[in-house]
Amino acid sequence: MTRTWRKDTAHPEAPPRSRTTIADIAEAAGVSKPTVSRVLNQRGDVAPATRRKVEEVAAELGYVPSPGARALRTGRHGALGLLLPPEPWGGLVDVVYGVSEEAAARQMNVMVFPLPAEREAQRRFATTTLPHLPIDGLVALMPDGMLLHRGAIPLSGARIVAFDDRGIRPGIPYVETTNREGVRDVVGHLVAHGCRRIAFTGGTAELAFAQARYEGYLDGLRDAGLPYVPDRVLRSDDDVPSEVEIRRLLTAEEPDGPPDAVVAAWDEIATAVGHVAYELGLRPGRDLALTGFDDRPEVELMFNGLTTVHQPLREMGQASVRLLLEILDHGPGPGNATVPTHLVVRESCGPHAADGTPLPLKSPLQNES
Amino acid sequence: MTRTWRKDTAHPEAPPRSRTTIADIAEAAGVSKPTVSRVLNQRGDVAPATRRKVEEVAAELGYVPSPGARALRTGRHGALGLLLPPEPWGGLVDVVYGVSEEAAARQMNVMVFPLPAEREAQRRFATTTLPHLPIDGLVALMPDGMLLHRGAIPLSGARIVAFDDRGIRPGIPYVETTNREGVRDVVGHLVAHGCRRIAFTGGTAELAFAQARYEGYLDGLRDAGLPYVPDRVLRSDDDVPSEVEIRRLLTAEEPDGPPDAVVAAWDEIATAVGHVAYELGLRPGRDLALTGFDDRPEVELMFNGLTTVHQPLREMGQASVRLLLEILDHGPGPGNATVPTHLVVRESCGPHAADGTPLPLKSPLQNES
DNA sequence: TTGTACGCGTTATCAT
DNA sequence: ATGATAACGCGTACAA
Repeated sequence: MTRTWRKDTAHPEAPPRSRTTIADIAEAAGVSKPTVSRVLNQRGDVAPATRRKVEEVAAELGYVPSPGARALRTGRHGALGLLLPPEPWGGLVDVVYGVSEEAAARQMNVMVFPLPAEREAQRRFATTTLPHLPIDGLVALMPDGMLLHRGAIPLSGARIVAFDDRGIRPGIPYVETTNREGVRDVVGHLVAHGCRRIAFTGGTAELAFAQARYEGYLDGLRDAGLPYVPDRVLRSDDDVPSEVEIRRLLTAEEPDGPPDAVVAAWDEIATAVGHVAYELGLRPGRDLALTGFDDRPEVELMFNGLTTVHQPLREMGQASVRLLLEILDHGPGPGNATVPTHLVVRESCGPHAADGTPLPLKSPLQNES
Repeated sequence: MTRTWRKDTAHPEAPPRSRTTIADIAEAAGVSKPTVSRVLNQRGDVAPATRRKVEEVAAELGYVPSPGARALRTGRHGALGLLLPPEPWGGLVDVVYGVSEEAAARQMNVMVFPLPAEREAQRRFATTTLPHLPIDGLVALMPDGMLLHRGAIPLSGARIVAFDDRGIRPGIPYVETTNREGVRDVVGHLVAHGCRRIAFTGGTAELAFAQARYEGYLDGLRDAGLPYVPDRVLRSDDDVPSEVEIRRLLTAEEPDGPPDAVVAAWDEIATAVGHVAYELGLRPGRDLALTGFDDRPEVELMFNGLTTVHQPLREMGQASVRLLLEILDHGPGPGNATVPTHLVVRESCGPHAADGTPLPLKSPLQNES
């Protein structure tokens, strides 16, 4: 009877129940604290009978371990951080779910941190807040402009993995996807549909992923031996090009007629293009092939389905956690992980035969040359 | 020199840097540990000179507090949990950001937990996982079917706030929005546009929020003295009604012609309706008024802008945190919070005069009776 | 296989 | 205003 009666620190009206500790279990089971600890941590060197007895008593007393005490003792918090970009975006949910699920499967919790929008606040977060966080590692979705090196988390010992980064930040392991190859594939599919005047729109070289997708477009043209036509490329600083710009792209006659296909760098842009196409009397999938990138569920409803490239955000989230834990457990290695995109063929790229073979579109505006 | 040299528990190649503690600071500053603690915790009863000295030394030594030790001692983790529904949904990002921001402003961290899809796993989560979590409270977005009472988190002492719940779970404080009033308002706006044959679609009575929106539709009809016409209501079990169902709704002639407006219970449904409308040659905002609910940014691009009801998910997230902390600090009160929706007028409900006055649509299919 | 003894870093209590 | 001391709950040497 070494334990004194502790008063409840919660609100007065709450019953004065004090926490069950391993000491309580030890006393009730007639063993010592370390033995209880060994049982609870699934360690082998315990007699089966003792084990059963302890587990029984623990369940009976409703024992709940104290995360704080464990963290203090072990130095690990059993938690990961997830750094989110300042601007919310629907796809982030998938990242959050992927990271959380993989973490949960490995008995880890996930803390989320939306980054402030202002640069100074970002710096403060990285230098002041980050090191104090009760996390063992960090999965970071950073704006391309933000630099963060390992040393930025000096004393917490936290390790870091960058999400969707292509080696922009030297020394930081990252998880990426096949932005470039994904667009290359989609161009190939359009070519199989008989498209020859394939346009591209979206993003600028500032955005690393947009640049990669643009290069995939160039790859695709090259694969098919198609010429590069500047008027068929619309790259804009805005998230989504203006209606006027899109209209100009869709009606650019040089050199051999208007585009018979438009590859958008992400689904929202494809949505906008589809809208303008409707205005022009062009129905995506019938008169014009149209593709997106990301495979956002929100746009699935349009055009009887938008053909797009699935970006595996959820799987990338999972991969980030695996990579991070690998680093935490075995130290930093050559690291990095690539999760492949895949083509999702729906209706907006044109008709298909019963066996899935792409068929040509029947564009009323098409000038066969 | 009471401190012994502690070896680094990290990887061998890491430099053997040991953590700076308040004991180190105390020694270097020539004061005692409690004094350092007082300074670091901004408590008043410290001499200015001492304070400056301690702060100086702490900065110099790069002191970082140990969250585990603090949690052990205080019994508070400085973290909140955010329970997410099994199915990801774009709007959840706003909730996550709202909760995180408000929490960060109050020096709290946020842990996210997507709920498993299977009922048994949900039960296990509530009974087994939840009590062990290093959190002080929980904001819960639960499927309507899931029950969770205060006692479900017995030993962690965590308190709980339900998100977007309308008192379904007795005893649990909640944050809600004005689903019903929001739709009532939008119907009123359509009436101002001259619409008289207003249809409604989306959801069933199973979904509490969908039911509330349906009732708002009925309120709106009643306000305007318009009759309830069963053929103008399409409520479906699916997330989004089928194209066939929507087509039937849009072409229902009884008793006085097809609908001149469609109120969708959420934006995705409005998107689908808009798509079918286009197929029928009806352009939203010109030939047919169309409204949504939620104000998802993804659909903003369509129809030159979808008139909709903004659901303040971010603000609701913030309110949840405020309510939860209120409960943590001062005990449970009469609680609950309501964050109002507001109407977002764009183009899909019809034209407006320069001063914003709603103008009537010119529907070619309209039979004035 | 099990028990003894101690320390992790912090804050609360009390005394000065 | 400050210091000595103890305690939070757990894990881990080391001894038995």
